[in-house]
Amino acid sequence: MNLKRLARELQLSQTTVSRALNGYPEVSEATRRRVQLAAEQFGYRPNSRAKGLATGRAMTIGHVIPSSTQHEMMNPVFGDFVGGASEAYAQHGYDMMFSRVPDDNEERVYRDLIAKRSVDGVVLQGPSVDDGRIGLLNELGLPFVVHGRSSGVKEPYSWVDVNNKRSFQRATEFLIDLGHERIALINGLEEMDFAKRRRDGYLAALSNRDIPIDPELMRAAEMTEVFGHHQARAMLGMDQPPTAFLASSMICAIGIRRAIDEEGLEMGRDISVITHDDELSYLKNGQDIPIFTATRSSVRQAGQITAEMLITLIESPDKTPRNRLLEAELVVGRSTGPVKRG
Amino acid sequence: MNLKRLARELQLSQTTVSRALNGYPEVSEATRRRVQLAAEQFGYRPNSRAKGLATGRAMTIGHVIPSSTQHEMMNPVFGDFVGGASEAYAQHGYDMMFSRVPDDNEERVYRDLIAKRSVDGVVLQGPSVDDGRIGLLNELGLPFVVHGRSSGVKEPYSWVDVNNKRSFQRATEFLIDLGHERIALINGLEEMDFAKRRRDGYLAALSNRDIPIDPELMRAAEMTEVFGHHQARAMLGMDQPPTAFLASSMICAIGIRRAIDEEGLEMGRDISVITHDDELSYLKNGQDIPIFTATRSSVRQAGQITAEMLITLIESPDKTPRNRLLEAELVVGRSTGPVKRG
DNA sequence: GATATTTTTCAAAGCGCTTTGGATAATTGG
DNA sequence: CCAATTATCCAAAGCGCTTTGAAAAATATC
Repeated sequence: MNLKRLARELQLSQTTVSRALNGYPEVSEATRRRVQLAAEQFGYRPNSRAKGLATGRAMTIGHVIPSSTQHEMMNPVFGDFVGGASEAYAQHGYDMMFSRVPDDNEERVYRDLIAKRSVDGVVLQGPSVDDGRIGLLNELGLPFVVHGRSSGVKEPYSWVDVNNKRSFQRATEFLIDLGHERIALINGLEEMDFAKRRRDGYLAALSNRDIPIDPELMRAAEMTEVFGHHQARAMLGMDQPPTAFLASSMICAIGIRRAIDEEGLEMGRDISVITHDDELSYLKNGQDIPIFTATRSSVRQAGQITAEMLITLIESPDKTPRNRLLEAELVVGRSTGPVKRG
Repeated sequence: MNLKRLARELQLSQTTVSRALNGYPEVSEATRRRVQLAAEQFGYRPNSRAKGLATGRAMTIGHVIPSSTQHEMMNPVFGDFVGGASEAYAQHGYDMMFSRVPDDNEERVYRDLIAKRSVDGVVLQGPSVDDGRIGLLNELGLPFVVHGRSSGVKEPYSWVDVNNKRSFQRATEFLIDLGHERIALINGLEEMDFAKRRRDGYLAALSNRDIPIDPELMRAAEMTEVFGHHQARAMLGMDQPPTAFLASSMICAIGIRRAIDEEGLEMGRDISVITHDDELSYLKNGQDIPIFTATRSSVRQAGQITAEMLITLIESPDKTPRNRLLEAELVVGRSTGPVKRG
């Protein structure tokens, strides 16, 4: 069933039917109702491609997923982020499209996306430090919102981010308050912007409290369980092992915990651990009392906020960049305690 | 830049330019090259909506993500599955679109998807037992492939699935061979088809070996870390606690391990654990020797196979259903050992 | 060299929708 | 009651592409 047939069925012109369905005022309420009823009856839905062609709007938002390296770190949060975003899209009648970008020439993908007019805007995930994509997108004029920020990029752009620096600074200070001085940082890949900011927060706290910085205590890589385990294992074997760990993700923290267990130590008593908790649906941090003391910020909510911001951006006439800084809460669980001198 | 302009620029008709670009034989090699060069130069990409309108093909595949309950269980594997699928799509020039479906009326979403002609086919994820969506999609005539199967559905449909029953039967028998008789099953939601099949495999093994079935040892819910921990904790406190656990996901198994540790027991020595391992990128099961003995099957690969099957289905004239049963390997790690009598 | 055949190109219609610019019918005001 | 408004409705153009059916040019055939 298409417009033409529906119009013929109703003995009306396509114009009128189209207007009736799209809520234009130049059509009487009586006929509008008649049209709506018939549309419902015949199960008529406008062909989205035809509509897009005519209006110039795709009613589709693109998400760009980098391949290889980066997606390894995105995968665990991917589902939740997308879940949050899709909620917002559905509410506003947008579809959601994914493009996988080959690492070799991302630029082409964006240019194609624009030239093919298949999306009205894109969400950029997992920005690195000095991320070149931002400049490119600005230049191309395609509306976009970054989930995260990119240190070093000076031009304005829209973003939604957690205050990574502040939350890791607070977490570190919390550990220092408990007497810890040998604090290890198990971070994500250093080129990732969030990792840089977290390290900055960690370093700021140490400097503020005049605690010497030991590069040996800072490790960074893809945040897998195995990585967390491996690094913790190695550090716990040091001459002067850390008394506390700061982890960039729950997954890592789980690995760290495993290492602690294997050493016959007890988390929270012998060794303290704080992790960042993205509030992933399948990785709830305990039920009543959290297992891990954590800097907490819902990635699902971030997805929703990001999507909403992008829609606003697309639909607003002035495309001035917006941004939103989310504060992570520091929730105290059972994985932290005063330093054990021994 | 669009076709018309490009044609004018080349002093050719739109027809010729279109044909040259789409590889039709009725155009001389000389002009074809000329056209291709110009297209490259002007950065011309055909408008995908216009192309879709004209051809009737969307070059887009839909993935349908159920909201609320089910996605909780899908989230952890979502990223990897999508990553695998997107690889195949990219190779064949397809885009990937997500629709979130409200639980209340999924039917409408599918009807819309078809009526709006926005996708050429869909992937169905997380099928339940007796999943009504399969009948609906068959009826609607939209090509689709199910990731998983649906017990109870008699009509033919295309699917890609892991041999869940067999792999859990083998895992159970493996434990029995080690002398275990009190084997607990920590399963996913019972309405999920994969959970049913895994239970069937578990039960089959027990029956084959004449081991009594204790309903108390079978628990099912969303597969979170907390659930695994909670159930293991409870069971280890039983009069006759299980000596082995069979878990439906690594996430659960991690929770089980935590419970075992908390009881002061050692996994692999005091209590055995086997888990299903989806080979998620961020949850590698150890580096050299796996931590967990596991039934292993890559969900990323499943995504790729599913996508490829759907594309074949869409492009083939006869739409007869295809299917593919993947066997999971049983890899032995450090989490299993002979039963400890005592 | 004229006709038949093949190769190369093109004009125009059509995909299903929106939207502009008018036309027609109903309503109002004097 | 007629002109001026206003409320309804419509025909047709256009979005950017593919594709049909035909024409023009080049080549082959006798």
